[in-house]
Amino acid sequence: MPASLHKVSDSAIRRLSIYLRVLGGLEREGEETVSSQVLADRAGTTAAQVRKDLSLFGSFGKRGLGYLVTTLRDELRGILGVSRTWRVALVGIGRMGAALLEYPHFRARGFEFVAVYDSDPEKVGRRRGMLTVEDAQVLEESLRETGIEIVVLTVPAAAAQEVADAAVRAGVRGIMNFAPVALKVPPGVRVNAVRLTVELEVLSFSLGSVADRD
Amino acid sequence: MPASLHKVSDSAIRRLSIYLRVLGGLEREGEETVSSQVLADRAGTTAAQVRKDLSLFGSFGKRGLGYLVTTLRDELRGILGVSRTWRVALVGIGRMGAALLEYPHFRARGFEFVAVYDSDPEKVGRRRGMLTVEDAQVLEESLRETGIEIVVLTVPAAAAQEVADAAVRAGVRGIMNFAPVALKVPPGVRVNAVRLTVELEVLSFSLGSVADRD
DNA sequence: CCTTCCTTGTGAAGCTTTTCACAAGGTGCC
DNA sequence: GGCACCTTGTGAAAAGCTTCACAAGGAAGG
Repeated sequence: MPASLHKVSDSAIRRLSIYLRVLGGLEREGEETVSSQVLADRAGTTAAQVRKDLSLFGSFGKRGLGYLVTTLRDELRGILGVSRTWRVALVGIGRMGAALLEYPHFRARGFEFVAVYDSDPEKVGRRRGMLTVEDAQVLEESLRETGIEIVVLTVPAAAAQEVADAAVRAGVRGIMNFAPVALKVPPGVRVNAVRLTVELEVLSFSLGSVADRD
Repeated sequence: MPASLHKVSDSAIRRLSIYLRVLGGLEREGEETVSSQVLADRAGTTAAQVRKDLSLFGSFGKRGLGYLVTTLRDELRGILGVSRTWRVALVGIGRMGAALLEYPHFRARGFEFVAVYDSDPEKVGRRRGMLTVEDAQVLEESLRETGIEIVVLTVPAAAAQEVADAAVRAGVRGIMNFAPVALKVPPGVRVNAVRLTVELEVLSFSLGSVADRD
């Protein structure tokens, strides 16, 4: 029962992405097959969970043997939509933006920054790696022209909604938001928030309560 | 039924952290009270969810009126364990590490970097803001001496487990891990992984499947 | 070819989280 | 002081996710 219209949970997709990373490592190590158990260990989950996740999209394994590393990797890339290269824009080139721009794992996994915007006149026009920082004023038009579909937002909280609105008007359908605000976007646009402070506060809570899991 | 031994879900804690952020904004705006509905709108969830989350820890609201912004904020800080300041160490001062070191929201919310480590001789000894980069070789001893409990890991994947082991030996109980590997730690130590590539791949998947939620 | 062993795929059960709906409790105005 | 209105706190229902357990399929070796 390969599914594509079943609603697949977010957490399942997150795990698929992790499996993909693990498979890359296994391939580099020269492994040809892998069992759900080994995959689970490396991904930090359980064998049953791995099998269930994969079964949402098809039957990729061989009973008695496991999964073919390379084949499964290709399948997962197809499922996640990363067989292709995604052209991505960065908005807001502060320290965090600069770090993301150079983050090697993005490009290695098929996400390539092809435009950078900022509203600071000091920064506009400067080169950043291969790119020249463009004025945020032209963001909407420029995004529309280039047909960029994914935007990474590293602007101050106060500017985030405004930028998101412009991006959406320009046809962007996916936003990775680092600003600490909940963005409002129309249906059909997906926002993924990265909340660094939240992550630390979760740690703080866990350390506070005595009982804890690993 | 104020709970403290009930197991509270991770997602509930994440939301509490978001409520805390929203309450900060409301306070700055001069609001004295807030209803679960307004809190929910700003946090990106539902009123019922807000009330349920808060009820896990007590009854903080006034019927007919809502919640007192400042009071609730203080309560949440207590629950999350951020009334105090946490002393945090950063390991691995590449671009991402440098960005986090300067990230203003950490300090504003009670997380203060008090030590930086790297294994690159080029970097050891250099000043970074108020701190001097120490050699990763002395990490274990140094962490033990300073009694640091939280570590942010921005080292290459290959080094992450080793560093985590040393940190755990030194008494660290919370790790925020940016390296793309699943860390193995003993019970009692909590790891929170930030998987930036996963977040982008979730976007990629959502954009690939035609159907999508908000 | 047959036997043994291994691992997948998957219904069903179990558990967790979210949503619903409403009684109960306060507020503020008249 | 009383009344109309508003919002919380919370059992119960619903939805969603994970774990279990095992039949079925295939590999490997004799």
